[in-house]
Amino acid sequence: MAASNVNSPVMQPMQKETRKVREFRRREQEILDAALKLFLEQGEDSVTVEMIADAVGIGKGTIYKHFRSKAEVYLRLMLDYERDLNALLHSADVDRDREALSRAYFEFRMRDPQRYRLFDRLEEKVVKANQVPDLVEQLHTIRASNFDRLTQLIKGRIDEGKLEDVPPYYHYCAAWALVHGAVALYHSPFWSNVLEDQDGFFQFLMDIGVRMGNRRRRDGEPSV
Amino acid sequence: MAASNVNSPVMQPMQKETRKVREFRRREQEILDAALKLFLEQGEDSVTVEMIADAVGIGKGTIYKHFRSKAEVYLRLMLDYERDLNALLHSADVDRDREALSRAYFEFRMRDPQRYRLFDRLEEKVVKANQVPDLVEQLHTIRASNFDRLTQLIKGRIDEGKLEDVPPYYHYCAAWALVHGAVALYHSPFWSNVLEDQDGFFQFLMDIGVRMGNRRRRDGEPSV
Amino acid sequence: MAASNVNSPVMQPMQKETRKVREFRRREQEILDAALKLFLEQGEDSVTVEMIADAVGIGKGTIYKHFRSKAEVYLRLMLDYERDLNALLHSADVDRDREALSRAYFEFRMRDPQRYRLFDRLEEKVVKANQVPDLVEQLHTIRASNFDRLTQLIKGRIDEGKLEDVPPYYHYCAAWALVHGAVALYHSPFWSNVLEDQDGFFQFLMDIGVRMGNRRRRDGEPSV
Amino acid sequence: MAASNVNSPVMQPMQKETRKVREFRRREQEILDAALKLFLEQGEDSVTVEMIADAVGIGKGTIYKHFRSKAEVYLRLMLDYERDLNALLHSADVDRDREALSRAYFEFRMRDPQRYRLFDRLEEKVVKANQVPDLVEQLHTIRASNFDRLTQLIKGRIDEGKLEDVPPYYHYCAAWALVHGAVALYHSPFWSNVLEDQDGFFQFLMDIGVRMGNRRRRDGEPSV
DNA sequence: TATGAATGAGGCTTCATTCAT
DNA sequence: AATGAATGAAGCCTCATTCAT
Repeated sequence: MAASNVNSPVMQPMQKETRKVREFRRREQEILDAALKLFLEQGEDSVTVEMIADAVGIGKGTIYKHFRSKAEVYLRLMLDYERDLNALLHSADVDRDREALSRAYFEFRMRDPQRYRLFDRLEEKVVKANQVPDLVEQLHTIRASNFDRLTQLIKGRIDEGKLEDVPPYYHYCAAWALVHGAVALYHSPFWSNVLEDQDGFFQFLMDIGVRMGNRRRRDGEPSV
Repeated sequence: MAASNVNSPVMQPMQKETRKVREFRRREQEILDAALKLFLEQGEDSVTVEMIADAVGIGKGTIYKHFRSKAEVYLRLMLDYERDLNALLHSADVDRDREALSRAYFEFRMRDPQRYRLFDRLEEKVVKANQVPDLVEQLHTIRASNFDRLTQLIKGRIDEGKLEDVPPYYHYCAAWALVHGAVALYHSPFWSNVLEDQDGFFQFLMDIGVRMGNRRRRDGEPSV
Repeated sequence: MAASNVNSPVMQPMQKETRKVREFRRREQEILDAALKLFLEQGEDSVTVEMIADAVGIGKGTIYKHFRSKAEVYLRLMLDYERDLNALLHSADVDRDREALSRAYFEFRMRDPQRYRLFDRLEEKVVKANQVPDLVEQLHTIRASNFDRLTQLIKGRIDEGKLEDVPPYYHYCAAWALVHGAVALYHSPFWSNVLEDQDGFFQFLMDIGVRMGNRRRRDGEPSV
Repeated sequence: MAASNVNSPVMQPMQKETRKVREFRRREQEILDAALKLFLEQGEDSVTVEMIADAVGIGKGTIYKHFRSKAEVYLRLMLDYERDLNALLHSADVDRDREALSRAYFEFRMRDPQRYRLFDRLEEKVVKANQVPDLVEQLHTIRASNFDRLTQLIKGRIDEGKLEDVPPYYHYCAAWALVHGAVALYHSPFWSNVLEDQDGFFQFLMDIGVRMGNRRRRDGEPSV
């Protein structure tokens, strides 16, 4: 009986509903993708809601069926980013794959530098104007979770004697700072001109990133 | 008696002119100061030209006697900053006071982190919209001069064997990146919550900054 | 029954769309009409976009859904005029109704003299400021087409021996000049006072207009 | 005694005053010249009072020592023009040099076509806004005087049998209209392109102007 | 649900005119 | 008399958001 109902007229509405919901979600993603693309290309201030709608091929009003305001679009983009990071950090056993996880984190963070810069700007704007406070809180919750996970990670490496024994967030924040700065550097219209040998430089920077929190060898202690 | 003529009625026009010019300049500075203050407090987008005028206690139109557009106000703030840095870097003999200069530079750069972040944002905005290109060029010229000076500085320290022998701008850019990231960190509404022990952390970061480009000791070589 | 489906619910969306579009166009015309009226009454410089909106009973922003700028409103008015003339000139067979067409042209051109003067002023303003160059080009294209048509007309009358055998545009331009001048005269606050007997004068002028390009009779040749 | 006073200290102020007045007048003329030049080149709306002051090399405020408003500058330019015409028309004995005077008038009117167009525009603007009504009245007074003079002139030619016997202002206004139209034609960005053979055309037009009010020859009457 | 026309607050900028020096 | 800094009304235009269909 259950099986026969699958295609029965009675079920159709529900099926349709489901399909509709799926459609709806897909559209939402399209909006977010288009918005991100446009924000990155032209700066969020010169991108109007209408431009986003046009890029997706829908009406302006439809966007407001998905998001309460433009600021909510901002926040949804940031949330998705932070959630992806969250998924990544919880995708492996922190005790086993400490090394791999560390590397994966850096990779994630450094992929698409401009995007991170954008989010940084957006956050400041949104927080300053006190918009969509509920989503801001959500964002910070996820970020706190990610932070905890990274703290675990670092604690482990300290216990192994790999990292200097300071509060774990020291290491994390220092790494964050270096990465963030590197991203800004990479993107700055002035500095990118200065950096003739980009690959060499980023290698150098990566090197620093790896070493920077290491426990300092005492004299006579062999290097690794 | 001749000297007393300086204040004679005949000289007055010249004096007046000078006073007027002085007044004018002072007002310009007042505008810049008020603008910077407001930009930092509320974000440049929510600060209107009228708000700046009100803060100074002048009419809206007066601002346009000093600056051609709001974007020009942005750039003048950035130029002043870069010029101050320029003055600093050329205030000492680079061969004698290498150490002091290095320290002074870092201090300058880390003083008032929010300001630097603001400028960073402003530059992106202005460059993207291709506004006031003449002043943008000026800005880059001064920055290039500063860059050269710092390159000299670093070269000296490499020659002394203090820093690793890579292209000087590697060191500079790495330092820039770290500082920039630290500034962003300090300012981020989320991270500043996480950093319970700010002083300790920044000490740690400074430490990294100082060590990060150091020539690596070979095994057996005593630490300094 | 199939035909009755035209009004079935299924078709409604299409119908609605059409009605919306119709409404939109009507509103556009309302804006243009109101703008023209106000421009003529008060001079284009003292008419603000807001005044036009108020006259139509709509919001300021709505006007910018129809026209990109105030200058575009100017040009749309001029284009409509030139297009009307175009329609007129192509409404009849130039070889058959040469006489009627000639007269129709003059009538069209002299109807509402102030309007023409306004357009003349607007064109100078818009061209000088190099605004909406695409529409300016369109305007000139239509005008060129009208010009060609009139050239044909005149050529015919020269061939008939009715008009003096000079390049056709001589006749056209001379007529244009006379009409234009008459319009200016009619409108000038000073001259309109001087002209006590307006009807008599315009009769006289029309007479000149009709005769002015005529082939000159040689001595002994009978008048028509 | 009178002679010795000429250079006496007592007289000096008066002399100086006189020179000052002369200077003052010269400056006024400079302002008017510069204003006219700029109005013609850029259109009166894009010319600011400051631009005029800069062109003369004086301060903006000084212009307001000479003219009560920008509109007054407009009117002074127009008055000067009309006064020059007045001087011309009264420079000769109307009964003797009727022919020469006629020609001189046309020449004057057609010299610098753009200027006339400018004045035409300015008059409409000023009258519509009801600015400086005293000067507007003056302008109309002078124009009326000129009109009377021309009426005399035409009357004479009618009496000679040279012109058709209609109210004299018919002839005058018709001539005015033709000239005005020719001027507009000459200046229009579109028409000036159309007129390949400008000299030929203006010859043709002049011809019309000369003939247009002529008494029509009756059949058999020899042409002149 | 999707649409897009309509809105209107509010931003930036201009410029004729004033007035203290 | 000459100046030019200061003014502020007023214009044009943008765009996030609403809402009737």
